[in-house]
Amino acid sequence: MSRGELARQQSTHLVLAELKAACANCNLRELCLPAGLSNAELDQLDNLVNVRRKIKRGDALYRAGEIFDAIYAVRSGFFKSRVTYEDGRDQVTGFSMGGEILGMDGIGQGTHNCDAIALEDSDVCTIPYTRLEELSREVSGLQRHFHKMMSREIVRESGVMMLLGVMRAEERIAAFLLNLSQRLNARGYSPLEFHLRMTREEMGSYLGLKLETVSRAFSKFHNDGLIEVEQKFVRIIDIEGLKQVYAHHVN
Amino acid sequence: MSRGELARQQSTHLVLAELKAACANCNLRELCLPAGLSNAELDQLDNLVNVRRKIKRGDALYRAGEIFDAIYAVRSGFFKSRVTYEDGRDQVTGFSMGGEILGMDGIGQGTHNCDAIALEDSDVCTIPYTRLEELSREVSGLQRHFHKMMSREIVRESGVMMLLGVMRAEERIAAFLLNLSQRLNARGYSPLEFHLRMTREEMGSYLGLKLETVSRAFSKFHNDGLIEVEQKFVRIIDIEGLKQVYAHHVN
DNA sequence: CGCCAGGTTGACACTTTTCAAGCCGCGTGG
DNA sequence: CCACGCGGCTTGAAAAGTGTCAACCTGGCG
Repeated sequence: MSRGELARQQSTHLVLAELKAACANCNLRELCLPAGLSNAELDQLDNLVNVRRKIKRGDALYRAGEIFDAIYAVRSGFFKSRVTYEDGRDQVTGFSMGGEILGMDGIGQGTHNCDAIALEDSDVCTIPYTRLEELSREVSGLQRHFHKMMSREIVRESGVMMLLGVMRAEERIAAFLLNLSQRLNARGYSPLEFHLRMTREEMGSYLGLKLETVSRAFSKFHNDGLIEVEQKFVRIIDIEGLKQVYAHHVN
Repeated sequence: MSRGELARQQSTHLVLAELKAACANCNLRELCLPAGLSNAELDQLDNLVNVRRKIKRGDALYRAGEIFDAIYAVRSGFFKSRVTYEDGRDQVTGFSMGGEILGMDGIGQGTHNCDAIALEDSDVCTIPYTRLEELSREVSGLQRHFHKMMSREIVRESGVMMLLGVMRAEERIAAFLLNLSQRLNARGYSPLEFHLRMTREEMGSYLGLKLETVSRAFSKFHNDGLIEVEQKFVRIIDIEGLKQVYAHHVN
């Protein structure tokens, strides 16, 4: 076998594997797939999610008002979700990273409720909703998993309501950094140093604060020896101290 | 036929109807049921939700941490949902009235995420989750409807995030009153006068405000000729004016 | 009848926003 | 290569909004 043939064969093998067992091989599978599926079920699943889509930084995966027909699993990259009010005011309602699901807000009314904007070049798996419905009638593990995903989104939003409703500025920002840290850790990245993908303004919008307030909190955390910040790069120096920031209200 | 026999027969008829077609006859059906179900499907549904439960004012339908095994449809009454943080701080995350669904937050982690507390004597239909799963595999209209319910809860919470994140006190309270008004209207009650079921403090908790701030806003709305308030009774005098309160920020 | 939770109102304190100025880093075009 | 522009960020000072504390009122219920 010549080197050319070998290379071609390996290449073919890779492509087949990618098409036939993408979900099974995906390193995010435990984040977005139910556990305990049979091989046959995995095959069906791969068939379901076989449409990939690349989204350039700044572009929208979908926009509010567009017809809803699919949900999306983030394969790589980073998104913000943004709701705009009638009067033009808007708010960032969430940030999504690899293994997380986007678009479930659209099922209820048949159109998307928010914009999903890529904050860096990103990659998603498209999951057509009607096929997901069909398949989850056959694969009960998938049905349950999908319900769990939606339920967790409800619980996540309750957490944000708590953030917005009862925490003060510095607590919100500490909670936000710790949440990011924990999610990055779950994906195999360092929980102690990372790049923020969003601007201060986007962070502020999510946290119900002005960008200046976010900036001031960062400066204060730096002065208190909790973090180092350089533009979008953050290093957590004293994670326990950061955790105490939002237990601090108990004087 | 004697009068006694007639009465007995009517009574029997009523009982049967209540057992066999409770959902079909429920005046809230268009609020919590999918449209276009066949009679056979309605029968299955009635079988599913045949457990009623009465909750006295102040009692919990469920509490955070309890095993999740069912969702609930409110038949009559009024509930608040409340999340408590590790450190003891809590927040009201929603209010539920007839035809609305409670408990979907529990699916994700298998335990309830919040307390559901009756603010008046209430009545719910219990919908065991595993049976709902089974049935929604057979009745695709039910499956889709259930997904819509969860999705709408996600969208509702996004709306609350907007409230908490970008609106100022008076806007939040105006939006809250208008939301209540609209939901009562959809249930056949007067949209212009109603009794608040919650205290100022509970309203404040939901809106991320202190009870004094809520009270002051009520007084201001009264002085501005927008509403009349007497304790928990509210009459909306100038609904357009109220709507302009939260468009007001556009100076 | 008296108690007490719930509500209102005032004065003041504190947090966050607003407005303004200036800095930094990066990409673009001359 | 450098100058320039610009978005993004930081910092300060003053203003606005909301919270805190305290006093008092009210109505319902035991």
